[in-house]
Amino acid sequence: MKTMTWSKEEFQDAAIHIAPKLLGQYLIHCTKTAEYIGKIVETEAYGGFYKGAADDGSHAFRGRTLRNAPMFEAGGISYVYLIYGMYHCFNVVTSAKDDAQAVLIRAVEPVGGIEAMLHNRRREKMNPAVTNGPGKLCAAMEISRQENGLPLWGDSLYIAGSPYGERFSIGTGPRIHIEYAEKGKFFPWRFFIKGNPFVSKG
DNA sequence: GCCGGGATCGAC
DNA sequence: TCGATCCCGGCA
Repeated sequence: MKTMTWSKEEFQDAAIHIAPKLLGQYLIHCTKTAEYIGKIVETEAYGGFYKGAADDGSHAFRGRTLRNAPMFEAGGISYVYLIYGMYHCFNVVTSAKDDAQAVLIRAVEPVGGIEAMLHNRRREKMNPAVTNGPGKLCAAMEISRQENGLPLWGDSLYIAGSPYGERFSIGTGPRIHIEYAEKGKFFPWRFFIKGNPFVSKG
C-alpha cells in the first residue's frame, strides 16, 4: 500500500491547523546516503494571531529578513535555519504567500534509515535521544541549510500520510524556549502525541 | 564595523 | 547549570 504524500494545496492553511495534523505523518528525506523516514510526534505553530495578539515568538514578527524569507512564501516549502551556531531547525511553511506562518518539527520517531541516523548522531543503539529534539532530528536526518526553501511536494523531501488508521491522543501546551516572547510564550501552540517516548523533554 | 542574542544540546 | 559556536539583524 502506497502512502499519500501531501500536495502543495494541503499546506495552504494556518500553521495552527496544520501543526496537529502533521502528528503521526511521516517526514521523508531521500539522500545519497539513505532514505530517512521519521514519524512526526511533536510540532509547534508559529506566526499568525492568538486571541487578537500577534505571535511575537515568530521569526517573522518583525517583518521579512534574509533569514526568514521562506516563511513569507506560499505554504509547502521548507524553512531551515541555524541556531546557536551549531544546530539546525526544520520548519514546514504554511498558509498563503506573504502570510508568514510555519510549523516547527520538534521531534520524530525513527521509522526508516535508522542505521544512518545512528551513524549521524554517533550512537550505537536506538534511544529517544537520537531524534527527540529539533536539532537532533535535523542531524539524524541530514537536514541542514542546504534543504532551506525546498518544495515539500517533490520527491526528495516530503510529508506522507500513514497508511494505517493510527489512533493517538494529542497533548497541547505552550511552546518551548521562547521566554522572550511576552505574548507568544503563553500561546498553547505546541502539539505532541501523548505517551510517545520520542517527544522532547522541553 | 561592532555587538548581542538565539524556536538547542550535551557535558559537568 | 553552563558553555559551545556562528550567523543574523539592528544600530552606529
